[in-house]
Amino acid sequence: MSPPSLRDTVLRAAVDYIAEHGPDGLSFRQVAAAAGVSHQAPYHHFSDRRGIFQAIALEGFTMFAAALRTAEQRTDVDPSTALMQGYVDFALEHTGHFRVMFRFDLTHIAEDPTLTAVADDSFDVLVDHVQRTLGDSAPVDDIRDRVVAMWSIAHGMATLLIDGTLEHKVGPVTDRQALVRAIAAHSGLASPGKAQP
Amino acid sequence: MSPPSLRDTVLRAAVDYIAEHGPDGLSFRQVAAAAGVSHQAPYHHFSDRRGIFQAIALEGFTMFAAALRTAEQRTDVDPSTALMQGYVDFALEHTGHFRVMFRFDLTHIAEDPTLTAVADDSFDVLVDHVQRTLGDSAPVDDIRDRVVAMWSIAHGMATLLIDGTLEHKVGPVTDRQALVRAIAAHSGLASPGKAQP
DNA sequence: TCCACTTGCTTGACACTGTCAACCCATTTT
DNA sequence: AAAATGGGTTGACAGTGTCAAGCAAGTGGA
Repeated sequence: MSPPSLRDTVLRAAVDYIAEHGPDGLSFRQVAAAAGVSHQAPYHHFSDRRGIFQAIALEGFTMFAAALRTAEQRTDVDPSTALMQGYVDFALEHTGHFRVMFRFDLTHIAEDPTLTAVADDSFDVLVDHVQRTLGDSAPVDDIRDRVVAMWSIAHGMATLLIDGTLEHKVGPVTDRQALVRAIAAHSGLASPGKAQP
Repeated sequence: MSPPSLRDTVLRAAVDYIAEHGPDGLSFRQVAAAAGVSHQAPYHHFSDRRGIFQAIALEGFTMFAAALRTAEQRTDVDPSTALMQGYVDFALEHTGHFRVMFRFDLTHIAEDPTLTAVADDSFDVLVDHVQRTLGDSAPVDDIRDRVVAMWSIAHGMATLLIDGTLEHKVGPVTDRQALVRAIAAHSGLASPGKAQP
């Protein structure tokens, strides 16, 4: 079993740092020092400081798509709720990745087609789900609206929870799953025609 | 009429910069240079680099609360929709402020009670609205859920729109108002009992 | 009138950052 | 054996935030 490569060491350290302190204070030289290596060594594995974020986003979106697909398969809640729960859970469980994934100013996603591809893949999980939920005959506008609604609510909750804003305002959230379920039910976004327990 | 103070000059320049490039690249020294003043001059008006963000957030939340209250008064749509439209509109029209307001890592909001106060004030607009919508006898959990739902959806749409993420995925948004209205209607968050035109 | 004090700004220095450049040394390829 | 490559090194550079000291103009009180 080979020792972790410097690339991995740096990546893990960066993700951990970001989860705790956010991406902005992350210092190339600091992660190098933390890995016990010269300040230029990481340049052999990342083109840039941005290269680190790029790699984290790539890893993040890959896990994200998988997490969403898994969540959708659950049977204890309706699939739409499960999907939104999966979205929010991922954000809270992989905060280090999530914080980077949607910060396009950090990643310059436009210049990296493979990153665009995995990001699109995540998005497709949602679109496919809505298409299946509403049926093939549904007008495209309805599909778009439901996609945007589900996405906005999941993304909004995720960001508000990560920053602690939501808890600061409405008090501690003891049962995240239940909260998402309630919001989904309340906003009429739970999959129609499938009763909840 | 007195010439704009250095404080104002710096603040305007910073807001404009942030609206276009985001808060992270903002350089204390650069805004000083842009104002034609030495690199230390702004320190007389802001304690820190963070002090600039703090001031922007304060200004932002003040305008935000006012904008939300105004939006709620509109009569051409139901108040809940109007409120969410107001939220999203503010984010798009005052991007420079909005980008800072919810970046608590930039502002260290906890240490500034007046900032906390104006932020709370904005939030109260939403809570009061929901309380009025659901009536005094509504269970607190229902109120909380509706608040979180409306807030998440508005905040999610705002952030996704600002970053261009949403348009990148679902195509250009020609009529923002209509989109928000559709999402509100679709997610069952339009104020009950008030027909839309 | 003189003097202490504040306000708004300046210059100078410091440690730290990202990045360019050159070099070094194993290992692999030819 | 020679050349190329992968993974690391040290050194330098401009740009950053911030501390420290100083300087000029205006203010209030004696």
